[in-house]
Amino acid sequence: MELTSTAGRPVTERTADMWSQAVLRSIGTMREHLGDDLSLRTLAQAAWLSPFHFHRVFHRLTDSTPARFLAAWRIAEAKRLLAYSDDSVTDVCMHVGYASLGTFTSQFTRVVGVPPGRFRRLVQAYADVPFHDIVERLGAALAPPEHPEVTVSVDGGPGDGALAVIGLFDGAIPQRRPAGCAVVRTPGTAGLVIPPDTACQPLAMCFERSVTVREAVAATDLDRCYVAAAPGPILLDDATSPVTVELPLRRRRPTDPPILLALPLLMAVAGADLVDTSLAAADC
DNA sequence: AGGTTTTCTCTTGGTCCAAT
DNA sequence: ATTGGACCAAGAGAAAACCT
Repeated sequence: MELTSTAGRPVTERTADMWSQAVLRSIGTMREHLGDDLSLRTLAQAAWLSPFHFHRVFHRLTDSTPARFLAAWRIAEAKRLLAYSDDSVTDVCMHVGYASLGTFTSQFTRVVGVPPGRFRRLVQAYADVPFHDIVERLGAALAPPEHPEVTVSVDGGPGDGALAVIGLFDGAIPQRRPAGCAVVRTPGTAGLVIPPDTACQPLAMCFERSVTVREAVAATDLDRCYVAAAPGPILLDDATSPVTVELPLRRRRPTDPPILLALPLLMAVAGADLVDTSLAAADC
């Protein structure tokens, strides 16, 4: 990705490197001090930039804003704690930096798809099942659209015919319910439909076959997780559809936002007592 | 008892534009 | 390349009621 200044001009290699270092420092601060007060000002100080400039640099490098990135990491860490520890939901809430259990629960439910307590029961029930199997069940449950508007081509990743989940999200962070989703065996293509007047950014994720459900939902192992993101949102134009999008899978990087949605798990176990059937019957 | 949902208020973040 | 002001939107926190 070529970085540009606020005036739209490409920045020098030295400036780009300085920005990368600054953003990596701030992300390190986020991950090490999730439970602390991490305002924009604090993170900017960690990056050695003014809050204003830090915000812009961060957005250019991560395609997300500092606040959203931090919120995503807090929820991601909460998922990890819920999956691996016996701490109460209240303890987990406090540990990841929320002072209000109400805010934590509503945020968690909004981006992950289920409340924290139900998420824990769900992960515990399927903890050691290969995540690949869950994705396979999801793929079998999804019928390809008759008239796809977007064709997504996925390649790369761990190879060996691994299954990738593709979602149409409202930004660069895979959270909240996607406007559409599909499962594809890599390398391969899938057709998707975009709801009217909706800007969707196609994102894909793929795990190595050895990854279990518990490891996948915690998503802390960068080496065994592959992701791909379209350069930006797709807005359908009647004159040019259908649109083709290439999604080359690569290993996750520290600057990538965490994967928050547990939708593959929720969808694939639809019908199980642990899953709210109205949620499991999501329209994707 | 612990967890979830809802509602309201206030703070902070995000964005645009202009200046240095 | 970097900074700052202004305005608006989104998010956080608190509290209470309800649920499991």
